[in-house]
Amino acid sequence: MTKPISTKEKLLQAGRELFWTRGYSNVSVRDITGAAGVDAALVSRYFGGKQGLFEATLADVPPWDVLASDREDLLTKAVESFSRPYDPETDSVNPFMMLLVNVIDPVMGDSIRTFVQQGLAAPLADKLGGPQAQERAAMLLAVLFGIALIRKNFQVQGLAEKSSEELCTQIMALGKVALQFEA
Amino acid sequence: MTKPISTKEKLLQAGRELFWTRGYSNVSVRDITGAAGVDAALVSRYFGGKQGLFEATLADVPPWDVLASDREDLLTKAVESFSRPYDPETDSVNPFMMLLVNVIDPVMGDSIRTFVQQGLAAPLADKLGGPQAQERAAMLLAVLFGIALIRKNFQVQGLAEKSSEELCTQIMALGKVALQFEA
DNA sequence: TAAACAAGTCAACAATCGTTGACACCCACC
DNA sequence: GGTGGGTGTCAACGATTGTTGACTTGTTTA
Repeated sequence: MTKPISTKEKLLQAGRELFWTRGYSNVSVRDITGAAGVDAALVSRYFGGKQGLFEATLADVPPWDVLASDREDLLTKAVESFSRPYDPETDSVNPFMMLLVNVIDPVMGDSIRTFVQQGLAAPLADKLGGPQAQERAAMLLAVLFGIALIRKNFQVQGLAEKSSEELCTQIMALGKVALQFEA
Repeated sequence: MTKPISTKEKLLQAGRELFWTRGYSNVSVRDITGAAGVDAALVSRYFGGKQGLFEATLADVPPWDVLASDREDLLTKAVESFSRPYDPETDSVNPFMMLLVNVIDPVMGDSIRTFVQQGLAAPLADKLGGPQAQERAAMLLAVLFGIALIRKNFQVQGLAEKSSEELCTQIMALGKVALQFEA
């Protein structure tokens, strides 16, 4: 019943899984082709190289659904989106985690930075509107990324072991303050 | 007048500078010895290898001074400490940035995690005391690390171009909420 | 049937990585 | 004078990296 997966798609899936969790420079082409069960030369054939495969995994990330939601429940949805994939159908890894992991990378860091600036911060500021929209948007992202960092990367007790539902109200309180920027 | 710097100290300085800003796996031994102006073999001689040099840069980080301050101005000092080195005399790079950059690393990530858990989160929770000290400590760290991440790594407009003084009151407001965790 | 084309396999490449051992140098100490 | 330990230099090692080109295979097209 399940239709056969093309080699190109296999590489994309394995690339997402590994690049997004370990970081671009910490994953070799042979790691990916090994996981996908195909030959190492096919990355260069289909994507022009390792870099091309990574950019392909970046390109098919759907836009942040929070940017299309109502202004009222924006905060609720923003908080929730940081604990689940963009698109639960295709993304096995939360794309925000991918941004956290790859922003350090010496090769791909710049791409990640512009992705966050132009794909998250700027449109979020547009949607917020009002005075100091940029600052408030950045503050909200700081809270959301910070909590994700402490939970998933640093694995600090007190947050790491708690479910997203348990933390929701507390994160919402922080988010509200973040959106009340005053110069 | 300035007394000569030993080769071991040269390596430590170059190691701090490069490891702490680019990340352990993104820096080669030859990068460091090139910056220090010494031979590449001396890293293995003096520190037993690349890993030993990194751990040496970790070992001489002085304890977080916030943990020794009064409870009243704890928040003020915590906020300030994230925008300056631990020890301005010796640390050219902010050690919190070092933690952000290296927690991703496949080799050194575990060391960084335990450093944060046992060297920052746990003693901070002890100092805070009271109900849910762990949760409140973790939340405060999340706010501080999140803002540092948005400013320095993602370089999001709205926060990145602002000075620490401009942001102090806003970060303090977030910190206060973070310390008021309610289950 | 023959030609054309896509798909996949395999070996090998140049470059870079961390590390090692042999060697030379110098200064203190018996 | 000789001797040993600390210090630095150099070449080379095996491993891993991303990438390439030649080759075989299988299907489609003229």
